[in-house]
Amino acid sequence: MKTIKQVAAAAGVSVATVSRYFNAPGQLSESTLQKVRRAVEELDYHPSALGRNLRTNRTKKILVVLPTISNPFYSQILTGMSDEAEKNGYTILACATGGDPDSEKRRLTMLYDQFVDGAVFFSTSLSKKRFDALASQYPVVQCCEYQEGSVAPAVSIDNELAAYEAVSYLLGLGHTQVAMINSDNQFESSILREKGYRRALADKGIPLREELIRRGTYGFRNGADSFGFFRSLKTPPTAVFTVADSIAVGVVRAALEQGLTVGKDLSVIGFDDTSLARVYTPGISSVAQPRRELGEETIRLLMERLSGRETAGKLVFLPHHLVIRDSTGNVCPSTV
Amino acid sequence: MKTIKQVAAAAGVSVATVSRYFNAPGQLSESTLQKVRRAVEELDYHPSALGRNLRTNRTKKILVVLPTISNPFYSQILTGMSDEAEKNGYTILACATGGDPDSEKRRLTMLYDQFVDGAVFFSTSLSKKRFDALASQYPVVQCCEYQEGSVAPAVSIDNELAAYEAVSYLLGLGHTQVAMINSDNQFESSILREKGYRRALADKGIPLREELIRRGTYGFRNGADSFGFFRSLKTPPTAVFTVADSIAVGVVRAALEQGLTVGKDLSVIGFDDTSLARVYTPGISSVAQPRRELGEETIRLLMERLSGRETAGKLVFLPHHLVIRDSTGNVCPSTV
DNA sequence: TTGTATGCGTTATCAC
DNA sequence: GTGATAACGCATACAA
Repeated sequence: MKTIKQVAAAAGVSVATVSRYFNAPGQLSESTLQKVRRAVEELDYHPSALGRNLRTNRTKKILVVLPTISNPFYSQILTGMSDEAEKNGYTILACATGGDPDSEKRRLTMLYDQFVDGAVFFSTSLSKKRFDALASQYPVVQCCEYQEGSVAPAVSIDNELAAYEAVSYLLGLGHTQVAMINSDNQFESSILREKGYRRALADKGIPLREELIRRGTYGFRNGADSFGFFRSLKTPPTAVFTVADSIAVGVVRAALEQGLTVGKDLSVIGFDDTSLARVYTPGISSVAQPRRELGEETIRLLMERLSGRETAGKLVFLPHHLVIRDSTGNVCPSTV
Repeated sequence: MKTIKQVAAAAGVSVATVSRYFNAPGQLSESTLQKVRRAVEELDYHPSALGRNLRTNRTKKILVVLPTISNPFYSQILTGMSDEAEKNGYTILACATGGDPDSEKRRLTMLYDQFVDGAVFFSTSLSKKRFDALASQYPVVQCCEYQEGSVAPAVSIDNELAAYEAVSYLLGLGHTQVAMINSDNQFESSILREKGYRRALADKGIPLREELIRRGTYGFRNGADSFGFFRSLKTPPTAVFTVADSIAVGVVRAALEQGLTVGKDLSVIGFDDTSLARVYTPGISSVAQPRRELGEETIRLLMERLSGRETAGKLVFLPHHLVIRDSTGNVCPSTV
């Protein structure tokens, strides 16, 4: 590896001048500029991040901690984050935890030991208290999830309203028996979406049936199993709202296997509007989040925080919308 | 931020001793250990990666450059990589390029400036020559793809054989008109898979129809469009082999929309055995790659290289297998 | 416009 | 078993 010293020697200038060549070229004379340029190219010199980071006390890197990389939902969010970060000279580094709390904790050391300047979290396995402590010491922003009353700033959609609108849409189609398949975690989004579901029913004066609320993983298995349970009821639901497209696919697939026509015998709405919902047959209606913007806004918030401005507890809500496809339709007379 | 100096002062020892507390605790006496432990905890001290990395000239981080994060195919590979890396004290950092060559080049600076100790590439937009130059200077390994005759070591399945087997399977079902939808990139995998397709036909003495080979993106759109084209032929294919599940889904969806029964009127085999192929209705047959093992083996190779052993040009092939689901069946009499 | 000199936080070498 | 100190590569304050 070449060092700044070798370049300086080769160019016949001081190390300070070589440093300026990279950090303040405007200060150098044209002739010096050329001398250094030649030496840099000849030696194929690249300033070491190790020395620079120590000296400047920053790395210009941002860590993004995700539960899993496999959800296509995250892809565009990361693109938005990456674009916004690059505008500010930062680079995004992604780490998947696989939902494992230990793995998440190990990733945190990158924040502790200053290997990165800040971090973005989606869901976290950290307790509210611990996450709060983290956020009060390190530049941390949350995306798509947030802890009520936390000092950590966050960017999200209005999950309660989104669920309310999705369920209301189903009710508007004439459905009276609308089920919900939620996640069994304690994420704020899960809680809020269930709240929205309950409020939608209440607003239409439809009695809540607790057995129509199922909780499980984000896997499509959960959808299939829940559907099986629903069919075992004396009055099965004619519509299902799920908190993830993958769950919705499970429901749809199970329904198709039972010979039902989805969009007629059964209506289904998923969440996140992933490619899965778009390409499935039938196409699955879903609640779309502004992914790219969520990512961009999250990084903007982090940049604010990094530049010293006060962002404690700041919450940014972005608009969602319902995408209607083939999996939703008027309540079918035969099932009423 | 606390420094080692502050901890040393608080504990009443030298900085060297504090350093030993973290790096060689065995050398310290029990009483010193306790003193330092107390100080570390009291100050909530975390050794700075900035200082350590400069001093040791390594970061114990590995960069993984992926085209996109949205393909669930990568998820398990990354898990395998992460597990194997952690065994060796390394951390995996993922960066998506979105297939953008400029983005990929910007990521390379992390390698050049030693922000990471090594890197893993999947496909790359770098020319063979440039990638070779990179690999000869930096610890780089390729996963799932490789450049014929490159110094960069690589881990992959035998793509030619995998395609050969998939197509042979279709031929074995009685199909004689078997199409292939390939990617339009110049990746080795695309070339090899097409080779396997051609060899399978040749082995069965079936004449090759060039119009049955389509090339496009990995998107499901490509599948749908290609299917449309196939239907416009005087003798459309009765089976299609695609180099990605997403493409296969496009084919299946378009076929369903035309009223065809997939698995009967049309057989389809995808590639990568992603969750998409598993959850689609009908389930889509696919060529499965040993994802976790691909990831693990890739990191093993990189570790070898990092520990100074010679790995130039080393190629590791892992076994694949064909997963049969509902999208493949005997050739349908009505379509012969 | 350019050079000299210092220090960032750590590890490692060499004493003791 | 422990301490003093040099060195890692760079950016920057200060001098010239």
